Amino acid sequence: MSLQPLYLQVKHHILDNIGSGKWGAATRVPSENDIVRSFGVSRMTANRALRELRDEGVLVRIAGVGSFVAELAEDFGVAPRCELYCSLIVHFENDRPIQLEDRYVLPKLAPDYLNMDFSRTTPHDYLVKVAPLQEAEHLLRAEMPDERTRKLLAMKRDEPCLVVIRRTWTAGQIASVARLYYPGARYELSGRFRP
Amino acid sequence: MSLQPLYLQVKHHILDNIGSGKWGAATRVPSENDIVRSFGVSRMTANRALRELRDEGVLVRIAGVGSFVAELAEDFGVAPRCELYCSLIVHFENDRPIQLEDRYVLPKLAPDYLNMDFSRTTPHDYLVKVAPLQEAEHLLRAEMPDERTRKLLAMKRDEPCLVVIRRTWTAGQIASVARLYYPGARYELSGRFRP
DNA sequence: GAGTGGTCTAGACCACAAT
DNA sequence: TTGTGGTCTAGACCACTCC
Repeated sequence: MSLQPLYLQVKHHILDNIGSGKWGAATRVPSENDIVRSFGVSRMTANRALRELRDEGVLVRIAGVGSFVAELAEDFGVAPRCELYCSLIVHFENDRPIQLEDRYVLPKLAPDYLNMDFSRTTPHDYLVKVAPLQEAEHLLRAEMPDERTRKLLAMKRDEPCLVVIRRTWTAGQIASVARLYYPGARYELSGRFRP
Repeated sequence: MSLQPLYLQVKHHILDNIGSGKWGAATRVPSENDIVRSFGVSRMTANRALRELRDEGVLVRIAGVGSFVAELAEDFGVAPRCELYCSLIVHFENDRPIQLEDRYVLPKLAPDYLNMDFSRTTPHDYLVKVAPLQEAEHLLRAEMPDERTRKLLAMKRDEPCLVVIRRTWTAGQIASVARLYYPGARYELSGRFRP
């Protein structure tokens, strides 16, 4: 007999296909009605499975279109089909690139973002000014940079990046997502005691 | 008419009561049947509202008992009614307290935890040994310490703490949650460039 | 018009807690 | 025995997209 609830069986079936690589990013997954037919469950059960996977950032669902394996959504957690402003800035210190800032901003909260001169004001300073910061989350990772990032930061091959993913919330919603890439060999984040 | 879906109206009603302080931690919230009666919705709709609040860590629900405003669950994200091992350790450096480690561990993954001598091995070292680390999440906060923490760390009044909340995953589930308190004036986490 | 997801209902059965 | 949450069904209506 079925040990697990039906909606979990459906979820696991989809997660298995994603985990094995069979369904890559942006792959279309079966619709609710497909699942009703293939699993013999009710549509509410199929809906719950797909809805929870969407809430967990695994799927992006578009009414009238279908459900798809998430890509952007996975890291950024923003709404599907949401229009975003984007900036890509390399910060220098004495002619050496020290940071690549890849930033996405919710237009509603910073409508002038695309007209700003970011050689004078940093995106961060501008955002703090126009959007009252409610919450910020920081995530640290070590990653191998892609080619573009590697070149922009003048890094050697096989050199890892320190990545800070910074998400800020304003008025209960994500206002901006920034990925800050630091050359691993030129930057470190450390804990230190003051004597 | 109603601009928002019914399940969202129910969620907001509960969140408003929690946000206003009217329903504090551990307060019992209306049952599904209560909501069916008071809102005039179906039980599935009431269930969805309460279930999503549970999934978001706002409520703890116990079958046969009721739904309650979460307390522990909020920060720690562990299962309700789950038995945990707990350790509270003050780390010293030259007779000065430099860290308070408040750690919760899933018994299943570290059954010998309570018998360990943590003056010889740190909990972290022990856990890494017995539970293969799958994922770790770090969260940084500045907090005013409570009285206990303040005294254990020999801090002045009005001195803030740097708090690291560290959660580790093993085999897909949370293995341990640690809150590491550092005296704000004696510790800093800093970004630094290597020239 | 056909298919999609989003929501909702009015029932149902179950395991479980409290009494 | 009663009430709780956990799950599930077979319908339904809606807004939306694509053709």
